[in-house]
Amino acid sequence: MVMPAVKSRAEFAEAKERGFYSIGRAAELSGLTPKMIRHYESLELIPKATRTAGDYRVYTSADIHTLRFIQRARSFGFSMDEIGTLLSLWRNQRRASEQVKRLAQKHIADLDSKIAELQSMRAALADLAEHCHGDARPDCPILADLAGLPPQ
Amino acid sequence: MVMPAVKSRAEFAEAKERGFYSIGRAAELSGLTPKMIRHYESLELIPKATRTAGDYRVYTSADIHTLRFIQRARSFGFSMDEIGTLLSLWRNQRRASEQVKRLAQKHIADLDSKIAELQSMRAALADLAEHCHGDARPDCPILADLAGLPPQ
DNA sequence: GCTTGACCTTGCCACCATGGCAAGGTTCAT
DNA sequence: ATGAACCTTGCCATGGTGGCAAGGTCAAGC
Repeated sequence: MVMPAVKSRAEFAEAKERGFYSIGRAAELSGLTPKMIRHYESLELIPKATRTAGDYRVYTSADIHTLRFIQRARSFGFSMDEIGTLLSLWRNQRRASEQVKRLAQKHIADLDSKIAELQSMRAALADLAEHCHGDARPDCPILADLAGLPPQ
Repeated sequence: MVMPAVKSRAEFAEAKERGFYSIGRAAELSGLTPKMIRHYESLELIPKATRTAGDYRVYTSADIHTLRFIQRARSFGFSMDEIGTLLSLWRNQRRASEQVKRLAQKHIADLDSKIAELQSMRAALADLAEHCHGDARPDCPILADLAGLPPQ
């Protein structure tokens, strides 16, 4: 859905009245930054924005909607790649919810393994820290462990 | 402790006998890769390695020990910066264990907030996925949520 | 002593998602 | 017409790692 290029000099004021937005405004409305929006465009996550005669990007409320979708997907920790897939599923009326669910479950599994990894680091370190005097003396089970000495 | 530069042609064989190691061997023994070891040297985490006449890096068993320390600290998720501090504490006989403990506890807190963040992503996504049919139909609460529609 | 293959050297680019800065152009209200 | 606020592109940086390329060195076998 390519917008007709806006040509008049008062294009932006006019555009605003009609519900068009600058990249800064689109950023505010979507919870992203202008930088991210340009980046997503370069990744072809979103179509190239229409431009004013002065080469400013122009966004519609439909675009804002897409940007919010991306912002929300990022907040779930999906990668750009996964978000690309999610966007195409979203746009595809004939998608099977199974595909979405599978992608989500794969991501949940990824999150789970990251969580488990961090938790095991946390547990091991907390265990060492618990036995550290934490005073003026130099002996420290944390350093001892890092140095490869047997515990105790 | 600068090693005298080894000059003879049979330097490496000789070095090996005396307990000196090439970067590849040091990598194997420490659980790192040659690339990482060079990187750590460039970060000044470890002192510049002695070189053979042919410019090969040479490591002693003390160096291997340090490299293992780094490898282990990485496995706890410490950043390079933090590892720099840990190394200097390790080397400092007059350190206070309090400093080590404080660093560890700060890192535990960092891990905790990352864990919490991932868990909240996980919980929200799992909640949506649970209500997704996951069949051939297109309706999907996951996409609906990303699209900003009210739940249900 | 020469060849060979394994290893080493440096240097650059890529990842991932983002931020920062610079130099310049546009918009729009005053 | 001026000026503030915004936009443009482009490059570099982050952090920690991997990959590749072009070249040099090592050690062993002949």
